[in-house]
Amino acid sequence: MPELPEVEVIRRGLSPLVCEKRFARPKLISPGSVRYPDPGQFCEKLSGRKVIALSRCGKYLLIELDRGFLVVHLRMTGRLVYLEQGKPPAEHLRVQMPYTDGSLLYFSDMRKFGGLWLLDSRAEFSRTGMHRLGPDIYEQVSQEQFVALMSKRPRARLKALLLNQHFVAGLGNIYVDESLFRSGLHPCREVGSLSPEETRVLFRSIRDVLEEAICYGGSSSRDYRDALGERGAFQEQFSVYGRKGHHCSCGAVIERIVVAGRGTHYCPGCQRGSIQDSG
DNA sequence: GCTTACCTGTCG
DNA sequence: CGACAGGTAAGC
Repeated sequence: MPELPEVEVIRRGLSPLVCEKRFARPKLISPGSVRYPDPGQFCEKLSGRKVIALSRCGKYLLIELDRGFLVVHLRMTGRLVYLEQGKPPAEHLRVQMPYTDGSLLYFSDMRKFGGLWLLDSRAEFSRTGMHRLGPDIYEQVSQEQFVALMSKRPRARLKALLLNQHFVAGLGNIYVDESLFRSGLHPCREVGSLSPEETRVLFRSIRDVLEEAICYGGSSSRDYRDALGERGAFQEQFSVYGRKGHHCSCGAVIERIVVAGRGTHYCPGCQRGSIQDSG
């Protein structure tokens, strides 16, 4: 589910609600959702820790504690929800993390792909795979750096490379499709076939799409909810994602193909230039 | 590269 | 019933 904008919206919403609070003893409803350390140590170590700050790296949310970090990845259907009082919905509830003041942070996840890690230090990020993450596309890459990074991977296909979190971190299926539409680039283009100007336009499109999506509170085409359980609204702004068979403003009909193993939506009128198109 | 696997649900 | 779903690692 969540890509960079959704995690950022959760971070911004949650930050003022939980900073300075202290965790009480958590309750693991599905112990498998805790990836590290083992369930006993997780509960023991999180108990009594105070929240210092929330940050984000790509699609990871980092909750900095007075000792260590609680790291969250929502994968497809994970949710991190804050409740001032009351009980969380029972369905798909995986981990309850109460604060000492009676409020509650909980992790729910229908498909159980998401997870939590409790790390002693930044040096432990190898536990999450985060140490191999590329730079955050929203915070850590300039236009010129992006052009330089792209020039090193001329043989890659555009969509596959942008989805690769080791290349740049934060983009997922929705925002890659929307960014490629805005830049007029076919998802199957070889990176090396882009002019420097096309690459700069792509970078601008990615930044604009992410910025707008954050302003709209993220995309809730299906499961996504923010930390207060609210839906985002950016799905109403989609140009191509999930719009197979609809007409683009250019008059052409949006197509769905499979690229890099993912459903890929594009406008054959606006997005030209792939090898496949040239015939 | 591509496919499979991890899970559970929705939609046609 | 099969296809598909916002992600990612692992195995040819």
